[in-house]
Amino acid sequence: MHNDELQHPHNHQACLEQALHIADTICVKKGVRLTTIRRRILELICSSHKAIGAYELLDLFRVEDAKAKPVTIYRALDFLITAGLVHKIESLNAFIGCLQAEKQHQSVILICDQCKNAYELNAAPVYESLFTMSKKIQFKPTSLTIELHGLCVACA
Amino acid sequence: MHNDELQHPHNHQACLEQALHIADTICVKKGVRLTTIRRRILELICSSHKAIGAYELLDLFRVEDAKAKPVTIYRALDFLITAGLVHKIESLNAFIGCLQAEKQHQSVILICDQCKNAYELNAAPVYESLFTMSKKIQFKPTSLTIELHGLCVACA
DNA sequence: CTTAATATGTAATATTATAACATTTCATTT
DNA sequence: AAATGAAATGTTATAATATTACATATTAAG
Repeated sequence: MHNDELQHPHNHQACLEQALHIADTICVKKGVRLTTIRRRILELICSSHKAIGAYELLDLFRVEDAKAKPVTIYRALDFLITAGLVHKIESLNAFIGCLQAEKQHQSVILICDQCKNAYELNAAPVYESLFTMSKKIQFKPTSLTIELHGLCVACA
Repeated sequence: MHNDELQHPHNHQACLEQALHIADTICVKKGVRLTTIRRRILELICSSHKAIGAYELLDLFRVEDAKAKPVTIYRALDFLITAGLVHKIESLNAFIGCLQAEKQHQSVILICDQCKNAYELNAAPVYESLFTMSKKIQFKPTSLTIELHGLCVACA
């Protein structure tokens, strides 16, 4: 699936399964443990392409584990983000699943402010350009956040 | 002053005064009121180039108004951001003064994770590129956040 | 099967931000 | 100058987001 198809109807079940499968593979390769909790939280995040907040996630998770606490979610998010399986959207304090975790990627996140769907678009040239600019002034870049808000084609 | 001089020593008093002067001008032009509180909070923000949090700001403001409340700060920040005089750094939940509020600008914010100094660099071509990309997939962009973390020349 | 590291449980609390409503200040019209 | 309406501020409370600290449990490796 190409990323720019996400805003259109697609077989989401397949999409979700693929994300989980890739996650399994990545965690094996990295030698880290995608435990039941972590995998389930990833599944909840990837159950749609909408950015989801930690406490929304907690509410969902509590359906199956009524006494779950915020820290359960945040710990799982920490793990998933570190593993590159989830991204935080800073401008929303919310999270999305990464659909291209298997390959290194430099992306912009497009966020529809209407439907909250968010997806990544490759922006390697933009990264390149910004890194070059910053090096010119001797700024040593480590991480880059690019978030574009607007309206997706379905909501415009 | 050019923006890329900010990471170097400069006459900060002049820098601060200029920011306040520009703020006065802009608010007159826009027909909005830069009240005592708002101007003072802008002054506190611009007193350095370090990103500052709302509650840090509150602590500073309380030196002169012991019973100030969070909402005082957030209301002022709201006003200042709307007027284009202050930017929020989403990845830090912190704020910086804008030094080019008088002209329309499309910038990336460079954030030194060591000293917390943050400043804007023109990134119009990057905006252009991202807008073009997004239009290709019929995404209607409204606002763009670009934040580059790293180490400034002084801290590297 | 022990042990050491990793993960999870549990409670408390820190940090960031907003809502709701009362009062005051300010600019404008009279 | 007084009346008025809009904008700003005061005040209280609370919502939303995130982390710390320490106890217990699980797991992989020797």
